[in-house]
Amino acid sequence: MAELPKNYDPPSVEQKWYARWLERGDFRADAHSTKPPFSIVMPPPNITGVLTLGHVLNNTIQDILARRARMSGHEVLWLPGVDHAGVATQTAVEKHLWRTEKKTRHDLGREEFLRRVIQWQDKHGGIIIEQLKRLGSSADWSRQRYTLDEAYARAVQNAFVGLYQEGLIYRGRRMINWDPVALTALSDEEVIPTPQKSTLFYVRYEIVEEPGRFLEIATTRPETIMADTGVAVHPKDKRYRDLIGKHAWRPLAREKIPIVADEAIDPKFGTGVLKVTPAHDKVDFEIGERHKLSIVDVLHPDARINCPSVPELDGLDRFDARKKAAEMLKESGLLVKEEPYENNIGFSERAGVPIEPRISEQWFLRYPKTKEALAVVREHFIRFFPQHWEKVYAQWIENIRDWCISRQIWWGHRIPAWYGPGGKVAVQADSPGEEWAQDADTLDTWFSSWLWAYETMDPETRKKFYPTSVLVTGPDIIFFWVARMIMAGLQFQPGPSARIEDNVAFRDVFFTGLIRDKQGRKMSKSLGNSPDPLDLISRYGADGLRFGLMRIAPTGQDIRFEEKQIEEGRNFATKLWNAARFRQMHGPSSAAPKIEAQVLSIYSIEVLARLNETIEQIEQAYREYKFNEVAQRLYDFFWSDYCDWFVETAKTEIFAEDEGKKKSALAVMDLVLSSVLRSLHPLMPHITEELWSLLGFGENSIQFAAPPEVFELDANLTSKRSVVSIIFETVQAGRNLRAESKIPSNKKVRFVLRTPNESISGELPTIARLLNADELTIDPDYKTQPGVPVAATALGELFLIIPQGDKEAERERLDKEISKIENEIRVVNSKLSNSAFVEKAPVNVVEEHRRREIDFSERLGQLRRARAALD
RNA sequence: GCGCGAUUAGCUCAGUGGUAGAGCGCUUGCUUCACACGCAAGAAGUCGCAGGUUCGAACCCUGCAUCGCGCACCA
Repeated sequence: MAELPKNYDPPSVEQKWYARWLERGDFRADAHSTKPPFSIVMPPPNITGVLTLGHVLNNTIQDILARRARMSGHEVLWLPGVDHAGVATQTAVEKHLWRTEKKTRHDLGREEFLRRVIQWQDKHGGIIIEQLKRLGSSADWSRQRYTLDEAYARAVQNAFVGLYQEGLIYRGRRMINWDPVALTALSDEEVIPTPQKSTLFYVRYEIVEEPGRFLEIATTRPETIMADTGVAVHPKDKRYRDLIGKHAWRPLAREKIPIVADEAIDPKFGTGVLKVTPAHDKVDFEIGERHKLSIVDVLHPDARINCPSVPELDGLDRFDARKKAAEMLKESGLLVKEEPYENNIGFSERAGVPIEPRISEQWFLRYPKTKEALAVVREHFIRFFPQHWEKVYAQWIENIRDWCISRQIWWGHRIPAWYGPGGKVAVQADSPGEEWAQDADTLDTWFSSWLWAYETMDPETRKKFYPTSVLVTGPDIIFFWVARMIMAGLQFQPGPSARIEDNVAFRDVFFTGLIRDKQGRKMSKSLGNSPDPLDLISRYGADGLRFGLMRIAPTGQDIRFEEKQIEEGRNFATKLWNAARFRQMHGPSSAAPKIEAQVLSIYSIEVLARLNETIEQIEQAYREYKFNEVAQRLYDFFWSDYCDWFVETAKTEIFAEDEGKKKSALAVMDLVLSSVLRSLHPLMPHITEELWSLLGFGENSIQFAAPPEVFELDANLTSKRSVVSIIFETVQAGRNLRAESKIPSNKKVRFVLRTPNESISGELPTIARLLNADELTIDPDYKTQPGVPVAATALGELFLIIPQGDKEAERERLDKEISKIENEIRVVNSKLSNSAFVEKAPVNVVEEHRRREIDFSERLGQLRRARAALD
């Protein structure tokens, strides 16, 4: 066996093992397997995207779940894929086209443009998949899917046709969210309300029937005045009641418009009068419908003013027109005042510009199975982790409105609707004939992704693996994707039976946190605050990155990213490496170490007991998807309990002559290392596989090794644990004496333990080792010299023998110790003298306090005697 | 306006009725035969504020404040 190098070198090890895993087909899911199924569909990253920390977080968690399931004997399907990402991809290609050729997509035409997108996709697509492999992702790449795969595209069209036939999809002229840059309709979810500093303009509208009388109207959009087709007040507003039914002069593009009364008006806002612009505002549109107001559209699709009758404004951009309109009103004396005002404006998620409410002919989906979708979550057929997302989900579904699914972009699934001669419409996948023209629009990307949980599977696979076990995703797409997938499952029923539980898409949903930067800002390309995961992998190793991230990923909260934390992950990997190296230096390990209870040292019992606790704790944490706790428990156990304490104590036996004891200590090390490697494997797959192989823990890959089990310890053994904790406390007290007495850590010293109790004499060599003492003796009658540092411990008084103690320093130190312990005694006493506490608190709590009181009093006595000796 | 979450050591976060925890950072000592990506010791917190419940509250309840998120409004 070659000796391990001092530092773990991730790149070579990671690449070596990943290649082997792929070669052996370890990630392949067998639909015919008799093992119980475990399945996850990967949230498909955008085809032209690059790996972000969000992907790393997400996919690390999925990989952990997949690897854990594999170890526990499941047939695992982790199904990967990519999304064509309609608007995002098209925008990226359009930008590139403009930069390189100064051309728009219209210059190229639909066919040529789509050819360019595919070129782009072939060049940039798949990069992200390669990046996911660098992370160690154990997805079944042989089943990789794409939302534009032929079969998938066909399924999307069939879904559309089916919903149309059911009357759930319809085409209509409605108020929609219009993106004036991407030039397409958007769904409500793609609109981000954003607070804006704007101006409230107070404009005067003259009453037609009463010349000289004016209505004052507050508006933030004077550039749409030409589209006003009415003025509205609240029916109960006394100020204006007499004007209802009369008319006002529209101040720009002068025209008579009716004054109507509508409940939607808030009398307290502005002047209590609203200019009604049905073509450019959702609420106004509804008011207009109620009062049969006409609709005048004064905006071009790109949000320039379309109003030839007002040439000063015609053709201007909406924001320029706003200023200009205000100027014009001011000149004609109709602008009363302007005041600064903060309101919420809907911005396009993609283009980052304010959307325009606009009336337009679009395709809509009346969401199917909303009641059922609500019920499956409420009744926990699908469980959300953390649970509080249930409320957010419910709130959305309860207020759901029809989904605008058509997009005026070219990249995506073409809408399967055909327009034939004589205005005939046919909704079907294939063309009805030569004279029929297909709808020019494409479908919202999410209308294809919502089938992802099952249309990615062939019938055989679906039979074995659907419904999927768990979905891991960010809460930012709970509406976009999670909710819609739940509905799709219930609507299309791809499961083995019609029962709800067979069609729920997934049993659990785990929502990760969002990764933010140190300042708490969302990671974004434009801020440049998103570190490159590949760079992190190359510097800290994939395992270091994974472990570091898991340790700081709290459940249900956003994550503040600091590179330091990844560094800790790397450090932990090195620690693991070196602990294994230490074991390897003392002979070959055993895959099935023989542990004989009679030979176990008390430290072995302690570390095995702690291991058992840790195994149980991480099992529990996994059940609740608390990955940070899994990582933290393993970190604490391995670093502190195993390395700092057990290994250090075991050195006594390893370096001594007694072969039996030595063997026992090494066997315990093997057991712990083997368990820890298996526990860590889902989190750190590469290094654990490498060490598993180097230490010879198994012929086979650790990937399919059984999860660690607890090592049974009977009560007779575990009763020894209290001695261990007393010894460790004593060691810490002794080390503290050294440090306080300014003895360098590397200098050997002498300790004397004054106690009548000889029973721990067998442990003296180990305690001495931990204290870095060249001599530690028990002397029940030890006579101290004034100034010799002493610590009161549960084992007795521990003296640090230094030739000439500093009396003054020791006096000070003891005073500090005494007041500390007096304080603790006071706390305990106040509790014990409280009769209510003694009567009502649980017995074990009271007993614990009693024990503490006795122990503290004893130590106080020791300290006081030592103090008195100094005077 | 409604709802959700957060508020604990300088920083990032655990802890969810019984003596305040970790990592990083800081101070001190150490290249001691696995590991300086390390070892050892230490300093550091009236657990956002105010009430209440309880023998006992960081933890449960109520209110408030601040920050973040979602929904609604947004003339």
